[in-house]
This record gives sequence, structure tokens and C-alpha cells, in this order.
Amino acid sequence: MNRQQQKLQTRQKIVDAAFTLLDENKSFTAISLREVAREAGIAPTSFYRHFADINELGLTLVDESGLALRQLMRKARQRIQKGGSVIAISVHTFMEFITKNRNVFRLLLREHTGTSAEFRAAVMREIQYFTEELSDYVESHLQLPADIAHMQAEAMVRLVFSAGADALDSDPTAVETIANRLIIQLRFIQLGAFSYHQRDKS
Amino acid sequence: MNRQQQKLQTRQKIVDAAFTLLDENKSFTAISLREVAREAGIAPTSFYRHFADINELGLTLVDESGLALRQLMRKARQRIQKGGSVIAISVHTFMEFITKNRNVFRLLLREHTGTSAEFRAAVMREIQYFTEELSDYVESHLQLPADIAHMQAEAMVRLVFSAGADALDSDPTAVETIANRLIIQLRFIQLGAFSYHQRDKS
DNA sequence: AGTTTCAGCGTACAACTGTACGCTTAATTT
DNA sequence: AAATTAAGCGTACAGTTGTACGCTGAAACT
Repeated sequence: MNRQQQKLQTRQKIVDAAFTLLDENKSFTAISLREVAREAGIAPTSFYRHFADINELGLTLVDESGLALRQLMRKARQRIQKGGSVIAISVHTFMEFITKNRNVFRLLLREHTGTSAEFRAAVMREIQYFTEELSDYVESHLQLPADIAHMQAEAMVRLVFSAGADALDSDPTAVETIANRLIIQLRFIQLGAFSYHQRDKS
Repeated sequence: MNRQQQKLQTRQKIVDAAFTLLDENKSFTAISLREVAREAGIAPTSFYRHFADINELGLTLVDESGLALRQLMRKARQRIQKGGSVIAISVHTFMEFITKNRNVFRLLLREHTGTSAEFRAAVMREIQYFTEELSDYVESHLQLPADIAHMQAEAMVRLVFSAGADALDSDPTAVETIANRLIIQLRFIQLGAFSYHQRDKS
């Protein structure tokens, strides 16, 4: 087999192993190089052929997670084209994602408040993509000035991530409850930003 | 000296040592019993005279942190008696607290999304106190039905904690900016919940 | 065909971990 | 005064960690 392909394949095995280890009771900072190697089926020292550091692996995972989320956003936007509530569809898409990719979302959540400033910054960057895309949407579709649109988008993303954290610990029926409450709370923000804007103009 | 007092004193040394170690780069799950003992100035094995487990220490820290936050709430409510914006005063009190007790808030943040289900539950309980007290306030002062008041309070607390997380990584001037944005975003929710309620009635 | 490259392995080591066990010593009880 | 209690210590041990070093064997190149 091609050597390059082979290398990429084991690299993927490492990434997959890391995501597998990132379960309910293990944060990325807490997993050891040796555990990852064991799970990936390689020698501990072979790890270094792919990543200089365990941190480099971590940042890769955050990047991949962010990418997955952005792809999700696109999918949600496509669904909205066909009509329906923007908020409700977005929330359901999001909840579907985190229940199907628990460890991906867990990684983002944990490293967002984690112990590595580098990781925190990486996650915040991914969240900012989220916020800015939503901000653009709000600005153009709801006809709000940029600053208000941005605050609205930021608040919404905060709520969504926070509710997502709760959803991770809940069974499917509880997730549905959380989603429904979240939808109403997002409407609060939407309505509130609008009336704040109206009041400001007069 | 009294033996009981002496014991309580070293116990406090352990607690203080743990909070000291809980700095920017160290989560509670990541600190070792030996580190705590070293910082507290006792032998590693002496730790067990005070806590059965390192987890027992952790839950103690969460409890103490929650207590500190509840005391803060009372202080904020007292200040509000004298008049002024409820939201603005609460936000400023909160920000003052987390900048003066960084590690206390850090503990709550990290364990909220941490790897121990027990710790997560403990933190969520503390957050719920927050939410419920605020919910009662909203219900009685803004004349909203209980369910809407609760959703409003929950959303507000989510926003406050999320903004608090950002504030931890920021310098004083950035904290001020975050606080001001947060105040507006909380107004969004307040206004939004009100018009959601109005609309619902008709 | 001969040479070079390099992914992966095995061994090795020092550092650190939690905690079992028994001792000391001073406060407390009898 | 004698006996008991218990906070704190020191030693010890097995387990895990990251990573330095040199080797192997097959793919890639000349």
C-alpha cells in the first residue's frame, strides 16, 4: 500500500481513538498519550510520528469538531429554505447533532472552560464563527443594526451551548423538553432585541 | 491548643491549598492528593484524616463556592433596595465577585462541564438555587406567570454564567465591555418575555 | 539493483501517583 | 498518674506517565 495513505490511515486511527476515549468520564486533558496509543493499536512512541505533542492532537480534534458543526449549520440553513421556523429548525438540528456526536460536543464544552488557554482560545474561535454567521443572518433577515444583531446572536449562541450542555446529561424525552424551552427562550431574545431597537429609535 | 480546633485548622489549610492550586492551568480533577498535601504543608497520608477521598474534598469546595455565591446574591439584593436598575446592579456585583474570587468561579465553571457526574450534579444544584431565587423575584416583581418567569430566569442565569466565563480570561476594561453587553442582553430577555406574555394573552 | 527514507516498535528510565502499614507524640479521658 | 485516643509522619510499593534512543523492514527513489 501507498506509504502516504498508510500514514494518514493511522493518523485517523489516532484521532478516532481520542474521540472514543473522550467519553462521559474523561476529558482530553486527562487522557494520556499512552491511552490514545493503546486504543489506536500503536506503540506509544509511534505517536510522535504524527503529532509533536498531545496538544497538537487536541487542537486537531477541536478543529475537526468545529468543522463538523459548521457543516451542520449549512444543513440547517438548507432546511430553512423550504420554510418553517428558523429558530425551531435550528434548535432541533443542533440537538440532533449533539445527541449523535456526543463526544464531539463534549470536547468543545470541556475545552471551552478547560485548563489550557490555547484550547480555550481555539474553542472560542469556533463559537465565534457560529455567532458571526448567525449575526449576519439576523442583520439581513430581521433588519436590525449590526451592533444589536450581534448582541442578539451572541446571546442566542450562549443559550444554545448552555442548553446543549444540559442535554448531554439527559435522556431523549428530557432533551425534547430542553429543546422546547430553549426555543421559547430564543424567541424572548428575538422579541426583546426587536423591542429594544424600536424603543431606541423613538 | 484544643485538638478539635487544630483539626479544623488543618482541614481549612487543605481547602485553602486546593483553591490556591485551582489556578488558570489546573482543574480540580487534575490536581493530585500529593500536590494538595504539599501546598497545605502536611504529609500525603495525613490527608485521609480529613477526607476519605479527593472527591470528598472536591464536593466540599463546590459547596463552599455555592455558599459564597448565595451570600453575594443577598448582598446584591440589599443594594437594589436603595433603588437603581436591578439588572445592572446584579451584573456588576457578579462581575466584581468573579474577578475577586477567580478560582471559586473557575471551579464551578469547570466542574459544571467536568468529567465527574457527581460534580456536575453538585454544580447544577448550585446554579438551580440561583435560577429559582431569580425566578421568584421575576414572578413577583414583573407580574409574570410562573412558567414564563422560570424560563426568563433560566435564560438569564445561562447568559450570566456564560459571560462570566469570558470575563475570567479578560482584563478589567474588557470585563466592563462584557458587563455592558450582558446588561443589554438581559434586557432583551426581560423585554422579550414580557411581550411573549402579552402576545400569548390575546 | 542498490540506496535512502521513515513509520512503527521495544527497551529503558526517572518522575509521579494513590495508599497500606506502623510509629510517634501530644491532647484527652479515666 | 495511668491509659486511651487520634492527628500527623515516614517508609514502602506497585502502577502509570512522557519520552530518549536505537533498531527493523518495507516503501520510495536513483
